Amino acid sequence: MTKQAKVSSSGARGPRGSYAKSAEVRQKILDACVEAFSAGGFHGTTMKEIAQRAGISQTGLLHHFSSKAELLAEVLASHERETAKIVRDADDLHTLQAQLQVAHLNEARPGMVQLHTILSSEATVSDHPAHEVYRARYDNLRLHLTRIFAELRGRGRLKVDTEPEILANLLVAVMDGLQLQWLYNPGTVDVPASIESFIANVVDGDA
Amino acid sequence: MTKQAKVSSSGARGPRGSYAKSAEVRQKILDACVEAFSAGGFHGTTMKEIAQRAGISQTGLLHHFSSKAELLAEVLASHERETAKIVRDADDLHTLQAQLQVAHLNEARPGMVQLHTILSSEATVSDHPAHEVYRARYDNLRLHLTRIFAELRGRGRLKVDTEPEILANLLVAVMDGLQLQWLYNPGTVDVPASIESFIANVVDGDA
DNA sequence: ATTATCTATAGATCTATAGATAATGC
DNA sequence: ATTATCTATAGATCTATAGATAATGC
Repeated sequence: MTKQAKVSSSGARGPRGSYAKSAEVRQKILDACVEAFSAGGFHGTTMKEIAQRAGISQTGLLHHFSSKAELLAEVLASHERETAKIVRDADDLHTLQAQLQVAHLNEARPGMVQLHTILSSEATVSDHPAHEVYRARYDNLRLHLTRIFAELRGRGRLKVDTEPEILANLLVAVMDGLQLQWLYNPGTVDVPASIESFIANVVDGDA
Repeated sequence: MTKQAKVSSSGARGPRGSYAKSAEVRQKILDACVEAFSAGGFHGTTMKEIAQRAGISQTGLLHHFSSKAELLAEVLASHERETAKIVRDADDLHTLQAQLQVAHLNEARPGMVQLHTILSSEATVSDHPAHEVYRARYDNLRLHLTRIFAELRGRGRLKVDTEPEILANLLVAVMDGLQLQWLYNPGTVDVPASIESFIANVVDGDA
């Protein structure tokens, strides 16, 4: 309808789009955000600090992303895609084993673990920019795991007589809580092994 | 030895100490800190905001406490004393039951739960002013619970064949993780009941 | 010509100090 | 006389805008 539709033609006014190197710079910025948000959360991080880590000026940063909240949203979306990929790549495994697989791979990305741990707590406050993202994520995960445990119970594979919903809440709690302990004391907490113990005490066989 | 020792005598130079109402104002400030740190953590809270909640000016606040870090330390010490009192009052109960008791009483103080949840994550970063406090607290709690589980195992009271240390880590993780979920969705997570389920699946009888 | 990047800087906010005024209590 | 509290404000820092210069690519 409007001239904006003619972007790809020879219209003199239409925007041209980003240059080739732009995607690279944007990625460097997002990597810098993971480092910065991991150390200071959302509130404790400044645009200047992100810019310095990314090796550009603070105003150069603002050219690519218009606000701190936008940066946070991009980082969380990226984290989500990564984890979804891990789970997808493990789709021949049972879902409980896939969670374990995520825990194993998390040992190789402590930055992401720290980011998730700090932001998921910060975002419990309802006006935090990541609040809705995390609330939806938790609701989905708990619902998903509840179905898994209900199915296992139907097949008589549960060792315990606990409601599937409570088991789901406990498993999510175990995963979050162990990561927190691991950040304080990496040497004395084995996250995947502990999660495996929890699952082994609840589910019969390797489910 | 010096003139400072003569505080209570008629020395003209010695400091007099705080006025009567000062303790009251200080308490009001600490209450304001719990509200503020609960909502924004340490980094997301300003001295001005604390002052406003306490009903005094920002410089009035600085008269009583000289820095934000000092305020945080006072709040954490106060929290520690409160929880220690709860555990002490429940000392006729077994320690695992005392933990459950704390979880029950926490339902009546969501502000303290939120404070603990946000600060314990923020403080995973080693230069955070509360880092050492939380690390020591976790080390003590895990060590304490490990001993309890080891003792129960010695008496043949454990239903599962999991190392006491891992059980301790799992219980701490369950307590922290459930509180996080509860903050996102108070209606659908029953923290004490879920902790009780976890304990019931691990320990024989009511221990 | 557009995008990318920088320097300079405005305007807001934060921490902390200086110094005045009021309240307390010896 | 000391403590408590306030207003005013300095100095630092944060976000965001303006505008200049350089790089890209039609």
